[in-house]
Amino acid sequence: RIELEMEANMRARSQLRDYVKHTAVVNPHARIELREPNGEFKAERATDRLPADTEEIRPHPHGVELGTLLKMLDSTDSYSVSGFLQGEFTRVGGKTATSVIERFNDHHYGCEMAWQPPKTHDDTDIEAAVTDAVANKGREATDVFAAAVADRVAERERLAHHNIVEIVANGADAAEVDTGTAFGDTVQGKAVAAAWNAVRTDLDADLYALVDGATSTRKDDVVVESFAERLAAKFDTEDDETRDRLTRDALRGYVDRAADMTAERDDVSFGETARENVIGAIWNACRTVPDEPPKVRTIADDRDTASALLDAMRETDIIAPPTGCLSPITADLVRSGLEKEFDADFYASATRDAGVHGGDPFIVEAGIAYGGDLAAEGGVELLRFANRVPLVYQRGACATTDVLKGIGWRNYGLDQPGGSGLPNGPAVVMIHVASTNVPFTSESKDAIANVPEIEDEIELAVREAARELKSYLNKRQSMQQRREKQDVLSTVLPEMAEKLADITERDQLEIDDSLARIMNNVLVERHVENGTVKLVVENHSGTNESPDVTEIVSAEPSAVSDGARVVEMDGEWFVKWSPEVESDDESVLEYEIDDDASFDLDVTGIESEKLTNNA
DNA sequence: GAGTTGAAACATAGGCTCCG
DNA sequence: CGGAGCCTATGTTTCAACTC
Repeated sequence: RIELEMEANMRARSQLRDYVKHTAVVNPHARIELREPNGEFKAERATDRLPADTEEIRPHPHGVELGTLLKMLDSTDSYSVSGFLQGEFTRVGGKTATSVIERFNDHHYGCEMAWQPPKTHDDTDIEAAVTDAVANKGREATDVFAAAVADRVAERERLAHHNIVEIVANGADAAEVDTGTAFGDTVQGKAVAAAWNAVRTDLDADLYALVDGATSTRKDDVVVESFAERLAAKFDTEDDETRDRLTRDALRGYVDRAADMTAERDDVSFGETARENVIGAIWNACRTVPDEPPKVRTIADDRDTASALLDAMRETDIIAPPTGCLSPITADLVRSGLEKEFDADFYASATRDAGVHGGDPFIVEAGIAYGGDLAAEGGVELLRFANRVPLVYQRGACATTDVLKGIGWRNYGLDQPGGSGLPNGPAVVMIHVASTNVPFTSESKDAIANVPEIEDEIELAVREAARELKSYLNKRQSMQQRREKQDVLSTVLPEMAEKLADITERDQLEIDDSLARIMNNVLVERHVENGTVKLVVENHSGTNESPDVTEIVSAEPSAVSDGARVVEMDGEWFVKWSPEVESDDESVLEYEIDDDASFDLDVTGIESEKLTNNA
């Protein structure tokens, strides 16, 4: 029990009442009472069950911001980035952590450009280059080593610097096993440099192939060639230390420069799309460096590195966060919440499955109440909620309003002037967005921001509820028509029957029977004979019907026909059948009883418009 | 759009390596 | 040198593909 005392200028009293009332709608488990100086408002519980407990979850990598990340980096116990990611975030395991770190390396260290090794028949020979670089290791051992390196290089499609380092180390191991000669760090370093230079001999051709594949065929061959040369020049001017390692931004710089020069010298435009395509192609050829990421402590002290890590987390695909952390009202309770606060003829509700926006899971629920005491004039009333709290102000700026305006309500049987905008009619539409982080348009938390994922879910939820409304409205309309037809027939038929009896000079016909047949109704008739009561259920409709027929009699019935249940209450006997009657068929229900007993028939399970009760 | 199904990845628990 | 975090095995959840 929570009690609050408030003091206020009560000019906006009706809004306060609305607020409390709306709160009651989305909190059907709570009993809410508002006492004002004059008058009070009460909302009783609709359920005894508390909302399901929520589970606490760690943040999702897509949902954090730089400030939060820095704080987390500062306070974590882990020292490796991998451990930090796996320990502090939800939905991050070994695999995801690895791919985040790879992305991070791309940002932080840059990628290493991988070149196509020269083909064996080309002039440059890896084996010869490596052999030259090695000294004092003996003829045989050097040959084995160089051959091993050359073989492994030939196997690869493209090679980055770290690939060569790896290959040379493997070759050295193999050569040591075969010949017993050790190839130490110094020798390996020289061999790597030699092999690297050999691989990098023909950058022009390599880049030409990439650029040509990435640009449209409309580009002149000569232009592409000169562009590739200029790009290769950028790679060539670097000193050996960089190992063609570059970030995407640096690559963009290269491409921009080469493109600008091409545009200037050759007078050929090299547009944004072409540049992006070239960057994409070259970036694809690049290899992520295998370097260890920095320790968590160093990242925590360095805003730029942390930002790179954040970018990497954003770029990596990570599966959606668990949804156990949300507490939806559930469709049933949305309905009962509406039922207790609004007096309407019809209620519909829908709860969507959880969705995700930017790392925060969310659930959208919608409810519609229609008819009854709701005001028929003017637009529908829209109730907006975020995490069970009503949103009062800035209705027009809210995503929910936008979505509602975008729906063609005429499809769902509501009046919508002009075919768009808020619909008119005696209806209340309720939308609830539950999320770990509801995106509001502003600090004041008045309106939900236009996040596409959330808007989509809102629309689907509202449409789901509106479909129910539509089928209800359609049914109501057809029942209305049926009633009118029946009214007309029941005035015309007796007169016709009378006239007919006059002309044919026969007894007057049973018009109820005919009426039922004309209206395709289900007809229930009673025949009493010598203490035997027969209830005849005739189905004139086109579908199978299964009405519940309950006969209330004042004496104990006997010889009750099959399928009946007899219950005695306060001296009255309730005999209930649930017969299945096929189309154009009839079913006879029988029992025996004293002659002087009275009986009363009640038929349910069929709309009253489709039933002719002639008992 | 809903439902189903198989697969892959994450979560969790318990021993071992490595940082400070 | 000590203790805490990292690494490996089993169960569960989510995702993607597919069909209606």
